Parts: sequence; C-alpha cells; structure tokens
Amino acid sequence: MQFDEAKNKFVQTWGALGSQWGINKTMAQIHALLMVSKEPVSMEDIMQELQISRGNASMNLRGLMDWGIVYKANKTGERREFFVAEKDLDELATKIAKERSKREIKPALKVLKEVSAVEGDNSADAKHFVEQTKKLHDFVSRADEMIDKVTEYKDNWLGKLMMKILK
Amino acid sequence: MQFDEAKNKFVQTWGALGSQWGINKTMAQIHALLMVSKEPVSMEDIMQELQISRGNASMNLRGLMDWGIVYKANKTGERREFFVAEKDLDELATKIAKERSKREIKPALKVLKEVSAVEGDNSADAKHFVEQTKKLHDFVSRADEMIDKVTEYKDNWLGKLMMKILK
DNA sequence: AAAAACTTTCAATTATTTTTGAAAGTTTGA
DNA sequence: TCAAACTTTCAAAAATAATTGAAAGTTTTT
Repeated sequence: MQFDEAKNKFVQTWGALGSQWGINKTMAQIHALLMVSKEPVSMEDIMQELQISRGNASMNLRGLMDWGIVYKANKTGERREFFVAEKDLDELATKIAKERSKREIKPALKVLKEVSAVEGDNSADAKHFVEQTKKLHDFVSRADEMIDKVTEYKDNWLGKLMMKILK
Repeated sequence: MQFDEAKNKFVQTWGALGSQWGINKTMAQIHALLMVSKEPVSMEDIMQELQISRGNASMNLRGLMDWGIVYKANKTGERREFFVAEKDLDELATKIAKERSKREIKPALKVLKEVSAVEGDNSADAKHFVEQTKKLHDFVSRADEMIDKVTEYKDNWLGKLMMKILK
C-alpha cells in the first residue's frame, strides 16, 4: 500500500470508529489527520484534504479543542492558525475518559441518584425499580471512580495497570 | 418524585446516554425499561410504554438480543414472547465490552496494522505516519487485551480490579 | 388444513444530525 | 484608521439515521 492510500484509509477508519462511539465523523477524521501529521496543519489544508467546508472545519476544530485533544500552534511568520493533536496516547485517552465522565457519566449518575430516591410507593414494582437503579448507580459510580484512580498513574498508565492486573 | 415519573426519567436518561455512545436511543430505552422491570415484558407492553411501533420494537429487541444483553422468556400459558434484560451488571458490562471489541475495535486494529505497513515511501511524512499508526496499534491492542484480562475475573470483576489498583 | 395469533421485514416516510456557505466578527499590518 | 486576511456563526440545505405500518412470514391452535 502507498502512503496516500494508507493515510486515507486510516482517516476513514478512524472516522468510522468515532461515529460508532457517538463522535461526529468529521471531527474524528480531523483528529486522525492531525495525529499522523508531523507538522502543524492549517485549516485550509484540513479543508483540502478532507474536502469539507470552512464552517465544518472551524466548528469541529473548536470541538476537538474543547475535548482538550487538539491545540493551536503558531508558525512563525504565518498569520493564520495551525493545529496539532495531542500525540501522547496516555494523555489522549485520559483526556477523553475524563471529558466523557464529566459530560455524560456524571450527569447520568445524578439522575440515577434522584430516581432511586422515589418516594412513597410501596408496590413490588417500585421496590424493584429502586433496587435496580441503586445497583446501577453503585456500579457506574465505581467504574467512574476507576477512571480517576487509573489516570492518576499518568505516564504509561496502561502499562502500569496491566502490571497490577497480571500480578 | 413518584414512581411513574421516576421510571420515565430513568428511561429517558438511559436513552440519551446510549445515544451519546452511539447506541440507538430506542434500543437503550427498551433496555432501560427491561432493566427495571421485575417481570418479563411483552412486545405489546414495550410499544405501549415507549409509544413506538411494532416494527421498531421488534428490530430493537433483536438488536439487544444480538448484543447478548436481552433474552426471550416464555411465560406459561402465554403464546406471545416476553423479554428480560441481563440484570447482572458485571455480566452486562462484560457482554457490552466484548461485543464492542469484536465489532468495532478488532476491525480497526486490523486496519491499523495494514496501514502501518505502508511500503516504499521514505519521506519524513511517511515515516512519521508509520510511527504514529504503530504506536496507536500498540496502545489500542493493549487496551483491548485488558478487556479480556479483566473480564476473566467474572464475578465482581469491577470490585476485584479496584482491589488490585488500590493495593 | 385452515385460521388465528403473533413476529419479522422492508420500502416509504419522518426525524435528527451534519454540512454548507455567506454574512458577521476579529485580528493584523500597512 | 482602514482594509486585507483570516475565523466564527448560524439559518438553510443536504445527508444520514430512525421509524412506521402494512404485507409477508411463522407458529400454534382448533
């Protein structure tokens, strides 16, 4: 396989994987492109390579920066902005995990707590509902806590975690 | 909060959470409904409670069974089919993780391997591409392996994992 | 063996999400 | 201070995903 073909295949695949996990396909593609680019990339180049509009590029780059996994980079003598991806995979995974926790898991946990405090009703159905939502809250809380514990290892957390598991 | 209100809120929230993770909202809602139902639920009741069509219910129940997290249950003296969710959360999380690995992660890994074997081109860009995609393949492989290792603990794997981490 | 009871399938429709592109906004440098 | 260079915003359009419902399929009962 040639470089251009391989690069394109990688970008497409990463985009599809993102889609399957609820991430805008274009956002994932831009991220893919930046991940394999040695030098910072301009918005113009991103539009060019992915064949997307300026608005689309702008919005999705903003999105990636909000996730904390893409940064602006200034090239000396250049007026326009360039972009680079966080290339440290430990850091990348940590950022994604923490952001998903903050945006999606924690709000859901809040609701689980609320609904498991359903009052008054003593029917068997209501009791089972409380039991189940409490169990869910407990499980999801503990899983969410793990994100914090594991990412505290920082550098090479995946390797360190694997060591612990194998011990 | 009253039972009906709480149940509805839970179903809505679980549906929204599913959406954010790339799962059809209705599928996640049906799953939510089954998770908090004490008795097996008929397709009729699911349609009723979620206000959805027969086709929609049928297709999404099939989807949930394909994930291995919802089963058919026969009620004695009843002709039609009833459905129950896997209520063991360790088992539920294991099934989801293994299925996502199989459907989404492993195919992506295959592509990462392919593209990182890009041939011939000795440009700095191509070298960087190979380096990055190899790093990604390595990282994702190891994360994927962890799913297997961790779920080998089976019963209470989350608790056991937490113990290992804290030790 | 036929009808009744129920489930699945899928083409057409509807809803949702994503994308575009031009106008508005911002920054830089002449 | 102005205009050129660049970025952001957002309403409208396009693309994608989800849903419907009726016909076809299947199983059970009489």
